[in-house]
Amino acid sequence: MGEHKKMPRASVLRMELCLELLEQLEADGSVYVTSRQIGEATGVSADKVRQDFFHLGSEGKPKVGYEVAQLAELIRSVLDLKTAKKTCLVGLGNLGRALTASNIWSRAGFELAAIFDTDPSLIGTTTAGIRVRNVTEIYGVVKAENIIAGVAAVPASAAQDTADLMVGAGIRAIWNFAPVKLHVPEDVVVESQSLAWGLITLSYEMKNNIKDQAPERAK
Amino acid sequence: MGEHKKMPRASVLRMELCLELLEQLEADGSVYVTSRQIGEATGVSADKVRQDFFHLGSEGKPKVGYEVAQLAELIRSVLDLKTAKKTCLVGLGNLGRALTASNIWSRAGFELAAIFDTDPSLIGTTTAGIRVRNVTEIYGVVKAENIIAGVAAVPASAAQDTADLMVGAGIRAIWNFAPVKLHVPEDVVVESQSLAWGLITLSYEMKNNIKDQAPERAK
DNA sequence: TAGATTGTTAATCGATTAACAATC
DNA sequence: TAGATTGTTAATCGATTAACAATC
Repeated sequence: MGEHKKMPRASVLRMELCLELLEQLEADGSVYVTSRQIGEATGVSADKVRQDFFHLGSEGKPKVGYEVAQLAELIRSVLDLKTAKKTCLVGLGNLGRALTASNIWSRAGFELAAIFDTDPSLIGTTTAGIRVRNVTEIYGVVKAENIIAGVAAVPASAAQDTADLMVGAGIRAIWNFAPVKLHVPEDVVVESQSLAWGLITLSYEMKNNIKDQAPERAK
Repeated sequence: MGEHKKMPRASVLRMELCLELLEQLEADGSVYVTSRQIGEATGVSADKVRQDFFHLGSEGKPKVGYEVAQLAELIRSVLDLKTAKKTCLVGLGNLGRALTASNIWSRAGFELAAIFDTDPSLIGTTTAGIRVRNVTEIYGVVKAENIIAGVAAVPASAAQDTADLMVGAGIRAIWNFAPVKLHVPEDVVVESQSLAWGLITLSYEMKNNIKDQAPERAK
């Protein structure tokens, strides 16, 4: 048992994959799982799985493995998924609409509490049970509703302005989908995840994959 | 000048941010840009920028910087964005629809050539000028149209089956949005990018941000 | 020339991998 | 006990940071 200080970013990603698996196992009624089984299912070496759990403060039993429900709970706790976090979305384009319809929010403890846009034809309409407001109202709404996180699903050209509005309103965490670096005060957290990045990465990998065939030999 | 062998994953991400900036500068009519300017705009140290360009085989001029258009072209070439890549989408849910409406495809050299789903009410309809087909037709269509890449925008429970269908049809690269590890032959490239991951990462960062205030001192 | 910026090597840092003693 | 699996330390690897000579 060790108390974790700060997980590497890559480790957080692995924890998400792992949690997804654990929830499946929970649903299937499994009670224990070993690091090797987790590794095989998530495409990670068993060594790394144990190393990750070590940082988390693991609770496995030699020869038996980890208790599925307990481990899932530990991960949820470390990732802070159970703390309620009120959130607003700015930008109800195609991506924004997909996000509002998604079921990812509650699983991570987020609650979508407000939606903003600048398009007059959208303002006043209702999406996912939430009335779309003019982005100029963001300050008042964020304060009144105690919103602490914001999603920026706007074009790259509008991303920094949107971030400034959010920060001005007191938002402490921004999930940004524009492929730009946002400049914010250092006490504001930004998580950027542009869709284009995945596609471009795929392009690069496709080009390099052919060469990897001969030289590299997977064990 | 050095010939690059294989860029680290993080470097690919930086190159995308950089390319986005360079295209803005191109539009603004800038001719040269320095590593320091790029660093400031993309939130990366100038040292790292130069190190990245070194791996790419840079072509900057001391005291002047890098030629914007030339550098942009180099990055597009290294990321292979100019090679045409025919692509199919499986899963026309909210995310799938957002992807079809997106403008990211052509910029990275991808062409969306086919859409598949299993929902009878969707099959036969048209989205983004493409007729939605039953996923059972994937083999024939991929062969006939010479499709080499596939996007899996399906629920986690269907992701592996979808990947198997794609691989069976001869697809060599998969952009996966389900939060699961796909098991594919080693000559098939998978790029996974679940939306939930970003949100969960944000949750973790929010929790840890408060503690980081005092101890860490940004320069 | 003096100054600024690049190209490239070296040093540092952190993450991954390997190893193995402890445990059930 | 023997065997399997964990917890934890050590070794390796790769990426980041720092430094600085070369260049315009």
